[in-house]
Amino acid sequence: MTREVRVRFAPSPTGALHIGGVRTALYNYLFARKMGGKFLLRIEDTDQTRFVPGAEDYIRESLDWLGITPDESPWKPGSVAPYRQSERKEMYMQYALDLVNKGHAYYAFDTAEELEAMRERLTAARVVQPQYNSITRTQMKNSLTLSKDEAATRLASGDPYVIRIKIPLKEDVRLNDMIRGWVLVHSSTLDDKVLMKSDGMPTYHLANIVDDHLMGITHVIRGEEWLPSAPLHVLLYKFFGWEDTMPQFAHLPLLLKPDGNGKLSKRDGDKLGFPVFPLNWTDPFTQEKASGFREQGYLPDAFLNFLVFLGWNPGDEREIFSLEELVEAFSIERIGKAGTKFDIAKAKWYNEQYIRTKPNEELAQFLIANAKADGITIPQEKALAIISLLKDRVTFPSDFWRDSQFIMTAPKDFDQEVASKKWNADAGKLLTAYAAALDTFHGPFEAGDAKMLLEKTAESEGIKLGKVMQAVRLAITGMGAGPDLMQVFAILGSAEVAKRIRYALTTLTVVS
RNA sequence: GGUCCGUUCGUCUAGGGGUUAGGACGUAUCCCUUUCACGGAUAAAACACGGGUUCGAUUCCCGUACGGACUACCA
Repeated sequence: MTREVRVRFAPSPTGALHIGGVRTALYNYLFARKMGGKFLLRIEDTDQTRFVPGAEDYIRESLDWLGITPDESPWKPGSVAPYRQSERKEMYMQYALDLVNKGHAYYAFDTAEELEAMRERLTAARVVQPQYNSITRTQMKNSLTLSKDEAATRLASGDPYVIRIKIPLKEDVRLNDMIRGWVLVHSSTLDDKVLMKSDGMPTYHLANIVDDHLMGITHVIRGEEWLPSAPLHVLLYKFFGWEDTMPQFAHLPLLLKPDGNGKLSKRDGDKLGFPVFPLNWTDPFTQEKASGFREQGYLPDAFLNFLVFLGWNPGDEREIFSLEELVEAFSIERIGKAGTKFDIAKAKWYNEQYIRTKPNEELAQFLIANAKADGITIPQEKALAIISLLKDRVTFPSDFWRDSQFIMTAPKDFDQEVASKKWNADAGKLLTAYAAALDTFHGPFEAGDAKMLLEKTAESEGIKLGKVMQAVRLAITGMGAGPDLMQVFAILGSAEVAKRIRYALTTLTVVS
């Protein structure tokens, strides 16, 4: 019988969710949708010392922003609640004890100092892997080396202890990763990882196996950094007797820094010139700020489209995908193996592509809001005209306001380089006549009207328009480059254009 | 150091025993345009190296190099 596909994204609330995590969530979401299954979110907060206030809200807001909302989560519990490991605390111990009873785990009473001493001793003896394992555990203080009575006494008297897995001495552990194929590891290279910490909380290793089992998880899609501990997890499923329902693993390639090498990390933040977080984040302890893609002006669908291609491709030459299309096209088989360098230029390109396909009405909201923040009200109609004027030229929605400043404010100064090259007596003559013509113009001033009138003026003045167009642009905008001038005229209105011309005529001098 | 994972244009990648090794971003040039962009076109640009296997290897195998992850009572 085939089970319903259930996948989970399991971040720990230790700060802002970084984009690698977002991509993991995205792949989980896509897979769940594609398979008609469920996407759950589980908060892995078993390390109370690393808890960061606000981190959980941040995760939620990030996923909501991108539209990859979990079907089940702490704030939308399903039948396997709770979804925070801290709230599941009570259930882990019985599973750890089950393992102890089966002889697959044991109590260990070693102090931090003793563990440190052990590592130093082994390092001094040039042991290649100084770790708590099947060899070294025989020299430590645990329920395998202590007498039954002493172990019992220690437990009864409340001595601090942890529960460690008892890794078998010689055993091949294998797993069939959906992305990497068979991975074989010998148990002798594994160590006796702590399962239950002395504070009564489980470690990630125990908690994730117990929870995945209890939550009916069928596929574990996570970052490659988990691959080394995957054999441990396989062993745990075996020891629990849950092999039949063990999820399939898929270890995703890492997101790398765009320059040199190494995994893209939270610390890289704005140092590399782009965000590594979906949303802005202020560390509640240090007040350190990090910028997010949302606030930088990336559209959620564009960002998603960019992100999904970091490690996956559809196998054909399509580049633009809506979330629905991604669901349709997605498959784990098409996820690559190699680490992926992060390229912000492509992210910008995606943003441009998406802006161009957005309705003007939607984009106008950005312009209006940005202007309002500067205390300026732009009427809807004018906003729409500006959007269509600039739509093909911007990368971010905030560019609309930035790039329309020359419309909002008449130029005081003129680009000197353009002025010296393009300003001439003919331009002055034409503009003088054009301003006069504009004065007598009545009715709505469309781009076509502006053009026709300008052409007529040029003709009667005997001037070739092509020769002076740059000068005209300079006079009205102060710049030598920009969007369609006649449309700019239409937005400005005939009176404003005439006014700007007259100012330019008194300011710009003819150099012959 | 050890274990594991990886390696096609600068970047994201397609492909896969015989291909002019394809696409996208970026770069350059041209066209369009009364400018700049957009758009269109073109160009430069890659199979890490060495051995096998094979008639033939970028593709399969083994090494080497390089890169990465992991190596906590963190996840």
